Amino acid sequence: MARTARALPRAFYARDARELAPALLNKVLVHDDAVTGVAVAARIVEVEAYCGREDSGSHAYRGRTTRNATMFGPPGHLYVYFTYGMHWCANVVGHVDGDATAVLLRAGAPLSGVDIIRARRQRARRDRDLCSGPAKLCEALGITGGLDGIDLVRGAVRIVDDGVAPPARSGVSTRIGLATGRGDAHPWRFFVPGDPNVGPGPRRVNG
DNA sequence: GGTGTGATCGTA
DNA sequence: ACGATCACACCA
Repeated sequence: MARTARALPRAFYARDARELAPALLNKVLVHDDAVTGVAVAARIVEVEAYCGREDSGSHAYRGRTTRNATMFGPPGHLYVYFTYGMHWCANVVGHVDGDATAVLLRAGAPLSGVDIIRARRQRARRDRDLCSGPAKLCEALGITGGLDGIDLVRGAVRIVDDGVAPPARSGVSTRIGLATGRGDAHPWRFFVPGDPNVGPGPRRVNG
């Protein structure tokens, strides 16, 4: 990774999730793995905004629970949850303490520690599927529930800016995997247009 | 490219 | 009962 890479400051996260989400595109998610001692990293290429109590698609819609407590905390921390009985997914907590807005990290482009990523994602037949979904990204980077609540500004999992700007024009679509009427109509999915690591769903701005 | 289905279990 | 999912089978 470039020597100029620096962790995003707390203030970066303290804004509306619909603004934070596209700003996270092309930033780098890093996990300093304690076991291997290797920094495993992926460039963020697909995200979704979840808007707290106003958003029927959000885990925070019905208020604070044991599972979603991290979302109700301060910005710049990682909300990790377990779903479908087998998968972990990770979100960046945004806006101010208590608003419970968050950005789901949906896909990434493998950047470093790729040999470790391949070992963890042996079911991926093509490289473009190593991190092309929220649970795949977590599996690739070794992110599990033990990391729920970790501080992204200075923790073992962090998000850094290595100088690559977000796309001048982000791809936008409705969010993936929501039941009809559960916030599925909101255009709050953002992606790097044309990137092969973007998961199922629109990958280009024009069809 | 697309659709359909089983896996597997914590949460509400 | 239902998921902010994945991988595989199958069809096109």
